[in-house]
Amino acid sequence: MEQESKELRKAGLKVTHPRMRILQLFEEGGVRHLTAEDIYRRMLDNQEDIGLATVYRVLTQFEAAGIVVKHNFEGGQAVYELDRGEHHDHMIDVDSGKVIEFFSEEIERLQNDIADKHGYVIEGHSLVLYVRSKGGRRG
Amino acid sequence: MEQESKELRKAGLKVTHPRMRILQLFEEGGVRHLTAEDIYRRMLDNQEDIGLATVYRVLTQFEAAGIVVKHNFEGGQAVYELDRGEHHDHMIDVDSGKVIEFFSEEIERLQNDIADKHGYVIEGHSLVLYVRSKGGRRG
DNA sequence: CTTGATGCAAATAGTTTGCACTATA
DNA sequence: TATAGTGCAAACTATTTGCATCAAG
Repeated sequence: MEQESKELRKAGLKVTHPRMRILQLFEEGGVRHLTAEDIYRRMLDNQEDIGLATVYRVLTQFEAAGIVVKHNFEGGQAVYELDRGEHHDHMIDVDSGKVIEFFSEEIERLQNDIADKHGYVIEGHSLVLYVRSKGGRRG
Repeated sequence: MEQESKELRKAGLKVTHPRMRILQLFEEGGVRHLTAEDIYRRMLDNQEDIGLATVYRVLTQFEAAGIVVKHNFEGGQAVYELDRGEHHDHMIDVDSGKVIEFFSEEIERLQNDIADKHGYVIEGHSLVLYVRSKGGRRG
């Protein structure tokens, strides 16, 4: 509560009900990767009267403020997660939809080398592995 | 012409005017990465009476047939390119929109290692570097 | 000639925006 | 209490689909 309002103020955002609720949802640690719809539904379930448009607006502001990171995985909806500072990439289990995070210093280095070799500097990157469990496809 | 109709038939697709025109556009080698809109506009410019819905349908069929690969880069529109068999990843110049292709065996290997270590097998992956020219941002 | 393919318009999905109203600083 | 924030509905963008018509085999 204290923590969250401080974070919002630090980002230059008024401490409003929707912003607090959404930030808390991310910080309470349950699920890490949420779509706007996910958040909207959870707000509804919690009797919070927050509109979907507000969810989108808040997420956009959070992203701009570096509170949250947006990912455009396959499947239409954008996915948001708290920005914990430590960059990582994602693996998505195509059967269950589960999102696994990983980080490879070597891959990061290789990416930089490649960009450099072409005369570029990396501004951002997106690496997503769509995977399937070795055990067996269904469950 | 011969080449294209053979390719369509091989994919089990009737050799129709829209399909031929779109396939030819990809094979004539000018631009490699095209959105549905890009294709639709070029058809209009060439006095071809092909609807946007048809462009989408043909692209979907081409993708299913492995004639074309679809990429979901940032920026809304999906981008399609001819499937030349040789897998590669992409670098996008954020200033000019230019798409540069690259391939790194090492990155591919590392990706497989990582997936493997987590008990998964890679079904597909997407790696895009958003880059900026070292020379200077504008031009 | 038969059925898959097409063009058009309407439908959809995800997200954004205009506007009158509400709540924070 | 002034202004940024909100909810709602309408707008928008990218893509898909229904349907009557057309054309490839």
